[in-house]
Amino acid sequence: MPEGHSVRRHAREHLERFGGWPLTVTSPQGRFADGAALLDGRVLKTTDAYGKHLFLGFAGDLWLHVHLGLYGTWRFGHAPPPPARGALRVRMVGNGSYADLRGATAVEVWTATEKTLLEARLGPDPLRRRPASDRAWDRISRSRAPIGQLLMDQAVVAGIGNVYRAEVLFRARMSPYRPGREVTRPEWDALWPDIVTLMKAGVRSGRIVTTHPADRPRAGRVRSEDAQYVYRRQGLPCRLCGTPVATDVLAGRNLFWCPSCQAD
DNA sequence: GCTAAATGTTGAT
DNA sequence: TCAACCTTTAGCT
Repeated sequence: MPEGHSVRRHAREHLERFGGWPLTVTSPQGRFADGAALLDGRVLKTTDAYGKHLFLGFAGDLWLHVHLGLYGTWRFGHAPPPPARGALRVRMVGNGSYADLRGATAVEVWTATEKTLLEARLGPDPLRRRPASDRAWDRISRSRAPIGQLLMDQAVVAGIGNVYRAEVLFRARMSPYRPGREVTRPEWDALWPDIVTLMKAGVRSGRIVTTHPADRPRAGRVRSEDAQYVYRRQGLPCRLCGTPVATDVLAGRNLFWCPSCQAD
């Protein structure tokens, strides 16, 4: 769920359902009681997404900052909401809709200044209007760290997660172990637009589909098991060359790649 | 119906 | 390096 494309969808959905309306904000679980009291009754003015961070802008220059982490989920529906149960961190109700937030890593009320500070320490977000991709290139081209680690670093590129990391490198036929400084400028000039294209497609469809139609075993609607080249396909034959997909742990996360197509 | 693993990050050790 | 967060889903029975 929560790579950058999902967060962008969440921002849009909040704006569509709640934009311009006062919201009832509660924390049935209690862990966000103070923040909920601060926001309760305020009008949602705008929403924003930066990398994997979601911002809901309320009247009075208060921003609800949410990072879902690994487990966090939003659930939307028509009001009235069902009875609250379990660890329901935040419930917002207004304009005939509700939104429930569970399991998030970060939920806090921020000022515009705090929001700006966070954005300053994130790398360019491929989904924003004019991402400064050269800032990412500067970091990558000067680093000895493997490209598979750099792409996951939110200070290098904001919004890429484990699925896009694996898939983007496969599509570039680039080894995840290649040091950043050994990535050439032409390679980067092809890699970045591919990241943008794939993530924008993810925003549109709500899922991560990276395979070309010709590389899928069947035509028609894309099945989940056909949607990716290497992510979680360890041991299965590479869709292009048949070599078993390899797995390892890099940057603390499971990595998947084809040792033949992505030899170096 | 159960179990294991997961798209992520922070903070303690 | 590891635990915590504590939901959802895939895969198996």
